Amino acid sequence: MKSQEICPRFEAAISLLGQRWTGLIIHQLMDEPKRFGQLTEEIGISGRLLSERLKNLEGDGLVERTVHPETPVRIEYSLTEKGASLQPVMKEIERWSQNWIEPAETAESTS
Amino acid sequence: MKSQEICPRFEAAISLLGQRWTGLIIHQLMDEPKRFGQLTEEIGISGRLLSERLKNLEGDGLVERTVHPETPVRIEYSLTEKGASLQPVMKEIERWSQNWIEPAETAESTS
DNA sequence: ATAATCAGTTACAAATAGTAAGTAGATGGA
DNA sequence: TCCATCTACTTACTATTTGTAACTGATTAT
Repeated sequence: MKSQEICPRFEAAISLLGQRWTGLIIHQLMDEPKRFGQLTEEIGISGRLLSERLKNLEGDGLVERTVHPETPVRIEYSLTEKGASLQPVMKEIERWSQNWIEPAETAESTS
Repeated sequence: MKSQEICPRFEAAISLLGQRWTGLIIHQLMDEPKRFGQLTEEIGISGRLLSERLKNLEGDGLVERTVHPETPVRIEYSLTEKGASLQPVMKEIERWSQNWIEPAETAESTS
């Protein structure tokens, strides 16, 4: 008997969000464009990985990179329409976490 | 100036879902309890990782393990209330993937 | 005895992530 | 002119996580 197949689109979406940092990056870009340094500080990700993730997200059409040729150079990352359309997903994760994550399950409570 | 902090509960939720396989496992358990072998087949995960993930999910209170002492032994994994409450999140991911993932972005289109 | 079934576990190789130092391009000061 | 500064990355290296495939243990049918 054939086993229940998983919808390939859902799988693709999960393989985006189910990768470390990706969800947080999208979440941090939800409200406003941000700069590279800003993202590393807020998220606590290394430059190496942030750079890699942003390239992937750009490649997937979720994030847009804008160069402002000021001095020193300013580069802003923002969500495309496709990226911004993840807002309901983010909102549901937020809602769930408010209802079901106890303070004790939190990273900072580990310290 | 202090940078925008990320809500620790949201971070905890994302560190659950933002781990490989976890989202898929929860998704596959959404409709009905399933057995170990069934999950490996449907998801395409190895026994080593499935075992590890299920232990974590049990530890986080999302999944419940039930032993049926038949022969051969049958063990069922099901979602707890906490796990099942992720349904709206899953539904939103599904919705998003239907609207925004093109067939070309799909894993099977790579073959 | 032997084999079969299920639910894992083990040992090891391959891929990915984390860390810290370094590079590049533009400008401004000594 | 030379050095320092500011961002936005890269590079080299180590540590952790993942993937693969073979193996174990308990139970029962042949």
